[in-house]
Amino acid sequence: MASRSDTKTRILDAAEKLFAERGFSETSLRLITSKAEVNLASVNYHYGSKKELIRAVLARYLDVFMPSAQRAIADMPKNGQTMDDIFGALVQPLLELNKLRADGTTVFLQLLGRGYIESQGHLRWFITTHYGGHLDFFVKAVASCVPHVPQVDIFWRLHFTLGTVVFTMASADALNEIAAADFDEHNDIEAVIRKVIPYIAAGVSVPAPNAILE
Amino acid sequence: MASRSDTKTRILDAAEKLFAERGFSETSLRLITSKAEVNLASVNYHYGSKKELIRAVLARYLDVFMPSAQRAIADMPKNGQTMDDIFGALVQPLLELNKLRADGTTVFLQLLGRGYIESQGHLRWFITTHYGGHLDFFVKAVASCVPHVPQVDIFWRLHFTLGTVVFTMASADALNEIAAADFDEHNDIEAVIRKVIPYIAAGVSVPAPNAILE
DNA sequence: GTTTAATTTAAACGAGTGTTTTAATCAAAC
DNA sequence: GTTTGATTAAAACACTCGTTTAAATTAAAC
Repeated sequence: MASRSDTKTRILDAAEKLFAERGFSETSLRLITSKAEVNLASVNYHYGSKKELIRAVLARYLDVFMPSAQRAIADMPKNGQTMDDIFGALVQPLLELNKLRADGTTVFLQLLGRGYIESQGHLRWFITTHYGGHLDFFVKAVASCVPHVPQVDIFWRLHFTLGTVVFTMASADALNEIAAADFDEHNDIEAVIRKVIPYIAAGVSVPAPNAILE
Repeated sequence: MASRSDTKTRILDAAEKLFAERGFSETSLRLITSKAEVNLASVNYHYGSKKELIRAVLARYLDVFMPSAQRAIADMPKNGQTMDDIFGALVQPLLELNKLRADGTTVFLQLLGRGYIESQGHLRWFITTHYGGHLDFFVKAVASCVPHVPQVDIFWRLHFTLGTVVFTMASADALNEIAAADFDEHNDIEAVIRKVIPYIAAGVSVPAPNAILE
């Protein structure tokens, strides 16, 4: 099999890079196959369709990240954890994606952002049905950390948080350029992650107005 | 001029709705003109190109919202304002967009989100150059409210906030359905806005880790 | 009422898309 | 060495896209 390095993974490697920086619909199969130096038809041969290629690209990261993230949460000490600690526990699993592939962390978060914003709902469905167990585990950890916040508010705030992360990562490159130009602050992906944690931790754990005068 | 109601605004009305719910690149001129019941070529006749149509759609909202929002901030009492107050001052200008057009608030926020995420940078440039004055005014109001947060962190956190709002509004319908089914909580757009304010206010004003040990 | 300009229309253009087809090529099994 | 099945290759297919053209129509000016 396989002439040089596997055609199938050459496609995945080229696709994830282009998807992350240009979005899914803005990236043509011809651009992917030319970057990967493979034939155009090989995408449909190996993956069936562009939509399934997109899922394969995301799954390759989620299959690594989701169990790793759940383990990190589960291994936390059971008492006295703050929201900063919970979100902070996700940093290591995220950064370890860099060992998987170059710029793995950035690519993964950008892909996640693109996935949630583009592709009206069908990727959201893919993620929640394939990784729902891991997500539930995370939500329970958050809920037990902020018992003063009603369940329904936790629901809303975690979606606020998803929006924060996803939007930031999708435009991380542009924002980093501005930060470098206007504030002479040169951030890598880890610096941005560490900046966002206090923000989302404070938002999730702030007392809910309705809960106070219950 | 104008056979029935102005063709130019018929295009704008149809375009903003479709752009908001499907994104810019996913919305074809043929879909817009068929919904608007005008001829395909009239878009290029009246607006020159699709790109300029997108800008016109956004400008129609921004020209109303930006001055209105600035006035709301300027009219605030000068002392003792919290971050909740500042963001709260934007609620009225946002909701008044509903008088402009049906679902104006939601459409505007969704368009803003699409604009920042899609169209790599050229719409971000359009907004900052045309409405930079209003944005600066708002940033200064925020900065003077949280003097303990460094400027660069305010920059980042306001973009986090943009992501929170924009992402939430883009999926507000789906989230409201889930909230109604899982928690029996039936929200309209204003209720969601009032839920998000404590979240983003807490995130923006939380002490920055670096600033503490400066 | 004729002229003039603005607008609308239908049709085509040229480029780009994902996908399919058919033949060529390759590696291994017998 | 031949056969077999998997992979690669080049080409075409059937669209869709934004844009342009040129004629038809409409509205306003004189």
